[in-house]
Amino acid sequence: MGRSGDLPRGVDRYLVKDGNWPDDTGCVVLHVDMDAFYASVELRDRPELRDRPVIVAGGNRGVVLSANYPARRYGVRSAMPTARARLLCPGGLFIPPRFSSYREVSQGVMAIFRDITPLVEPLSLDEAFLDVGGALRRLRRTPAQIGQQIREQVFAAHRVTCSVGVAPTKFLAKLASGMAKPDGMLVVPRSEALDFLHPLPATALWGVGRRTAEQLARIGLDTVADVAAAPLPRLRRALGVAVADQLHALANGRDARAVRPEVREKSIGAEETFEIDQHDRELLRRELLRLAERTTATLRSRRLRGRTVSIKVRYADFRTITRAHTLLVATDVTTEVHRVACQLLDEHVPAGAVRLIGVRVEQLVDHDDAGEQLLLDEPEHGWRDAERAADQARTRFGSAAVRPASLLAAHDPAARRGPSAGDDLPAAGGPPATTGTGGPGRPPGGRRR
DNA sequence: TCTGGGGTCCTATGCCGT
DNA sequence: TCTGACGGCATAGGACCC
Repeated sequence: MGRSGDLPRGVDRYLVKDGNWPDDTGCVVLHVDMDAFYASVELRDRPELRDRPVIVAGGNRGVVLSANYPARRYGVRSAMPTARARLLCPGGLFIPPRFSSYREVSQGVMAIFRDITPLVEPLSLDEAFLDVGGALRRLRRTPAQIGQQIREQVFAAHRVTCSVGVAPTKFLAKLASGMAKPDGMLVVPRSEALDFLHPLPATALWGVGRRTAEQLARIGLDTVADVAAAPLPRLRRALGVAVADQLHALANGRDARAVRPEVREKSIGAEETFEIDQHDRELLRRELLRLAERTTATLRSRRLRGRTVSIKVRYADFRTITRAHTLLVATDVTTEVHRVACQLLDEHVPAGAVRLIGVRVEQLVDHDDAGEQLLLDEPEHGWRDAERAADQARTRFGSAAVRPASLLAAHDPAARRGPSAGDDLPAAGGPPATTGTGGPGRPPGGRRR
């Protein structure tokens, strides 16, 4: 979203300036967004770099995760390929991400929010919605005053700035915080929601990316006002019912979504892009083990299990396929997830140069609700107990403390080595049958387009 | 320009049981 | 017994978000 430097016309009257702001009555939703978060955390620890362009980015084939404002002046943006950022800003300082630091700061910031209201819905490490409706009387403050208080407390405690949107709905609050950046606050009065919204480009609507914007432009809809005024049947024909209905509602200022403090994950996974495209199936299977290990460790730490195991393969030409298989019983066991992942790879993924591979577990259930179906689940117990012990060891001694044997000689994802006995492990501990709910005669991934 | 890694949601389609 | 309609589930892929 835009910054205060290039705000849409007329919007600056909603910005908080010199301690003044528009009427914030009923604007109980706050969206707090950290400014250039990863880069800000890096600069906090190295303040001498503050005026230099600083870019937090992944490896050679990665993208920009965060860029400070001096770097943005060169046209560097997040999600831009690192290679392009280097061309645009050859003098920039490129730093690999340190997620543990960002997570630590994030936890501190979220704790500040939760001191103000229990209704905090984190969206990612660097942003959250707050519903301050219940806190107004207790704190004897208006929503905008609470927003100011948050900005001051976050900076005092963590030396990073954030921007705040104050509005009657989530969507408006999120738009507002984006326009308040950097280090600002913007209030959208309840009575002026449509005045604020309608002049904006249609891409300001939540859910309108490049493709949808193209579709909208094709039927002559360029602004939020255009979408709001469009006949719903026409919109539905162009975009499908669900998307059309949502955009139409948002464009007309309707957004009934509440701030939900506890949103349960629907899937958990891990994926990795190789430095060099890989053909070697043995190596791919080993990588699947590493990813299955990461995925199930997360599942176990959150006391979840999942029934559907899916793998994702992206070829060198960026064509991406996914293949999935549903188990009879939900699992959080590495060897089981790895066995299914390998089966999917072997039986449903054509050979080729592979750029990225991933593992994901879906249809999650709580550990306690997973149903200990003794007969089917029994063979897993040995593995699960061993993996829990390994989780504990990793918690105490670090992630490298305990590794599957087949990964010991293969820390580098692009490393090559001969076949390993470790790759046969999964079959030993898996459940007796691998039939999905689709039935025996129905191979997973049977459907192709 | 050459595209990460973590996710969510929606749609189309095939299969199965009724 | 065969067949078609239909709903529900599983799967694959696309678009989107941060």
